[in-house]
Amino acid sequence: MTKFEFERPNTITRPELLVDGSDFKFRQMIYDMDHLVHLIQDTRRNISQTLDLSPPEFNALMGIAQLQGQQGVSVGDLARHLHVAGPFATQQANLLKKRNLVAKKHNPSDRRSTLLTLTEEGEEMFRKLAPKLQKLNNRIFANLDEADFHRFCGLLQSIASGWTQTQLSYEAETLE
Amino acid sequence: MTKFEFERPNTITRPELLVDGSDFKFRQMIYDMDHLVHLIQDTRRNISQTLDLSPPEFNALMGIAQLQGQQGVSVGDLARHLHVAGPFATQQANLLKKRNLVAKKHNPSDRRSTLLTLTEEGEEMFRKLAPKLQKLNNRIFANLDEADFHRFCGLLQSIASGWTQTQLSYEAETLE
DNA sequence: TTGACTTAGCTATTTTTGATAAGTAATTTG
DNA sequence: CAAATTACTTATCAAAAATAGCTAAGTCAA
Repeated sequence: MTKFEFERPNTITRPELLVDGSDFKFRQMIYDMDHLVHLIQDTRRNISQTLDLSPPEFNALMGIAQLQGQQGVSVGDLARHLHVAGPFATQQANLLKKRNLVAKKHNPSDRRSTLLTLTEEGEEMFRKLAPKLQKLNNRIFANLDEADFHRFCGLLQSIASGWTQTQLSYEAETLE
Repeated sequence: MTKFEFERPNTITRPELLVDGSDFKFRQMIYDMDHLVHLIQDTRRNISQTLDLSPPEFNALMGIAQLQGQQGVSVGDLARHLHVAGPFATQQANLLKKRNLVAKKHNPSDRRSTLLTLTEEGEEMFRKLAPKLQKLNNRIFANLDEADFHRFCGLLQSIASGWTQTQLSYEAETLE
């Protein structure tokens, strides 16, 4: 009475994504995406540390720098950009305000909303950080040429859009 | 005395990755990678819920299914695969053991190490899950043809390898 | 214009994820 | 054999982020 090895079923069946009928390369891709996530997080943690910020504070700072235009960015928009819940964005913004890196002001055209902008000090921090960021990013993406870059951007968006459609149809099914 | 808008410095300077001298598309790429991470996490949370598992439990289950061969996978190898600390892998494995989805046995050739395998019940769960997983993955990656798939895998690895080299040189610099 | 509803954000609390510290047992090496 | 290393575990702790419930402000229809 021998016990046979578990034959793990494939996790995808589209023939385009199978190699010799196996999902091995597909699993490796999922694993590599996971790996990349951790590289991103480690890198952000390193940079955050040099600025004496927590990773979520750093993320918020970058988000505000990216999204503030002339007027600033609302807490809700920042939260959506960072993919976090509203109150968490509030909290991080308050921490950055305590550090004088970010200012809050009321939106004159809607007094419910608060607009976030970098202070002079916050801008200065960003400017001082920029050269290090450039050096780091130049190295990290040194293997990517122009064609790779545009291909990768396109593929990312293609996957994301496939995913979003799936989420929608998946949710629809649970209502059946 | 007018205050001018903050001119955010670019975060990368390699000309191959700039479009009209701006890092806009590069920032979008970083954002899209982030977005994808959250799609992965949301999807895993959804699947986990249908199995009445927490996301880390589900990750561990998938990892064990992937890595157990004839003998099983050690706790340490699982931890490295999942990019988590050893004790956390221990904990998740124990939770799965309590649920009778995973069995532990001593490694006959090294009694310090514990080998994890799916139980019959764990295998059965995987087999029942597989068709749903296939359907989901087929949909998510529906936009990817064979060439896209292989390109994407290659680009992922290319970026990861650039990243790893950078981490190494970065760490080396802090010792200067 | 007032009452019902919605939206934005905040405070307080809780959950979840994951790491660290410290220890035991087994193994390898000088 | 003693010292160092490895694999894992238990117990503890910290960080990240979500939820619940609240207030203030805005919108809109009767």
